Amino acid sequence: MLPTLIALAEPNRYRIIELLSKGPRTVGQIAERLELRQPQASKHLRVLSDAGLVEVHRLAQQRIYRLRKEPFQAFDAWLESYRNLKEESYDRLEAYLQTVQAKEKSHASKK
Amino acid sequence: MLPTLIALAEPNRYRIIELLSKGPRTVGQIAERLELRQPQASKHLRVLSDAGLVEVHRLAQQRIYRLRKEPFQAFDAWLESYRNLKEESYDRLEAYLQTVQAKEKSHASKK
DNA sequence: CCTTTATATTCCTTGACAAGAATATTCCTT
DNA sequence: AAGGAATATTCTTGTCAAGGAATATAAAGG
Repeated sequence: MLPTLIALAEPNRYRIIELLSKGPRTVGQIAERLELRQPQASKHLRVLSDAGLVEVHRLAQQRIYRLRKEPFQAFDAWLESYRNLKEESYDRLEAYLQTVQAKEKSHASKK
Repeated sequence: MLPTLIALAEPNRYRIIELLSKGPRTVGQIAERLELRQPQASKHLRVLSDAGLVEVHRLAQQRIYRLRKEPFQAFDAWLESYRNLKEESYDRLEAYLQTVQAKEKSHASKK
């Protein structure tokens, strides 16, 4: 998940992903639409590709980029852990925190 | 969405979020569990707080941090745009790309 | 082949930001 | 009030990555 997040957490790459969500595009189209210089577009696309967020297809001299589904599915799965965040009131937390503390101690793993 | 991504896209902050998904923790607990120095823990927590990912509650000298739900709900909503990625076969893309190209031209906005 | 079109890569510079160390702040206890 | 515990802030330094400019590679057409 982290690698995906890191790849996404850059304004221009984020914009590229948004654009590609509307459908595949060539490098030239991406650069033009987002007003990026071609080399920067290519470089960002490489990062996205390395992170597995997009895939390429060659068509003559053009390279068609499009989103891959898997990373977004993984994202969705990752969100599961955050869908049931409890909103316990804070006055009960003191005791809870002590419990946590105790567990940590007993686990007492690393140095 | 970008600010959230940026806040998350750092290894230690990501770990903090994972830890907090199990329940609220004090700064000390977080630092100990993740083997971070206290100041770095505080600094990361500030970034997460500024991004709206966590909220704080004071209990004596302690600060209890916990996840906020909203950012994750927003995340979920954002994913909607990526849940129905079409897997059109590439041989039909050429024509499609030209269509896109044409639209861009007609929109012909900036400079 | 040579030229043009489309894209990728390399090198360089600069800015942002994370860690470390030291210090400040806050609040409890006695 | 003083000391100690928990957390926050400041300052400095080193690293990394994004952008710019130039160049390289790939493919098509004449």
